[in-house]
Amino acid sequence: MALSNINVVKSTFQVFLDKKGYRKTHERLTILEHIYQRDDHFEADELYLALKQFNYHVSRATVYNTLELLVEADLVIKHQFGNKISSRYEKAYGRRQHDHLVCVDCQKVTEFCDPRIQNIQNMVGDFFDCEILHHSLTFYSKCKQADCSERMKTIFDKESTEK
Amino acid sequence: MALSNINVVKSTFQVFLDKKGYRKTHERLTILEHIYQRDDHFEADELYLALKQFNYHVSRATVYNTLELLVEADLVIKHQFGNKISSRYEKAYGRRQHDHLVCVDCQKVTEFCDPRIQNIQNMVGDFFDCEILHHSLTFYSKCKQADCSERMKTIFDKESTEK
DNA sequence: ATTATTGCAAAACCTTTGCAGCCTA
DNA sequence: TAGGCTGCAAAGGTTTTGCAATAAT
Repeated sequence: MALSNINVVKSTFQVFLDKKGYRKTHERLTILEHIYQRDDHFEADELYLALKQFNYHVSRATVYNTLELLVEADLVIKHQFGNKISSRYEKAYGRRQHDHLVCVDCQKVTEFCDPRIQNIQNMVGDFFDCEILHHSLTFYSKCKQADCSERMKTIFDKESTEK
Repeated sequence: MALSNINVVKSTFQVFLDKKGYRKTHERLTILEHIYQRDDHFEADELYLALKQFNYHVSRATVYNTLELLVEADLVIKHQFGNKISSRYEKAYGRRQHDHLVCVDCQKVTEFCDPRIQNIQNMVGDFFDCEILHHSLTFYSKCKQADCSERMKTIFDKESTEK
């Protein structure tokens, strides 16, 4: 992501905070900056730990609070990819609409685009006479990576019980 | 649902249990019967409480365990409709493929069918050279019902703070 | 100076697990 | 009779909340 984008995003967030009467704290801006440096679909706790590794300590409460604000500001998208997978987040600004393919074993997330989903969304909204705010489309498959972690884990489990 | 369907479903489950070497307990069969008498998208705890109302006491552990078995047997589908909504379940046998429209306020679930989703699924599977096992498509909207519970709640909250 | 925000830990929430006793096979 | 299954309660993981201290306005 270009540096200029980070600045646009930061000022967007500041304007949002102003408009809502929320305060511009270091924690909030730093968390936003960090999120826009990553390119994955991360969990709240992963973000908390990553910040700690950068020697920037914030509490979990602040991480969760800030993520909620960023979702409200449309700068971050929150996903629920499955029953046993905790919530995932990704940056939203400057990214085109896309959906996700998730491996049921290792939970690897792949993005794809298909404009037909928008058509379906419009038709369903018309049919039920309601305005659809957003959608969630996820395909679940077994991924073919050699290092699919669940496959590794299965092998490991077998070995460890073969004592 | 026709009575004959219930019998088909019960024997399907029994065959499944046999094949897996699991036991046919009263609890499991009774839970299955109850699920096929409902037509909604229910939570595990709602099921637990409904059974209690019918004077059939089972523990939550058994409810969760049985739901998992029924999902494994393809007799029940498990959904995760949003971050703050706990898992929902619905019967699967004898039902055509469909997806869901969920109200972001009252969480009312409406079903819809669109064959184009299957086309998208096939194309994405081909593109990434993987077999897609299943999908989840959910549209989120504000429902227009007069009794949308969240709308009621908002009104109530206003009243209760206007003391 | 005010009061929103933070950090911490405790609580809440849904779901899973451990174990003694029960019931299916 | 053997051991899978149940009920109960306790533990688990993720997210939220209460409160005193801190910092933004």
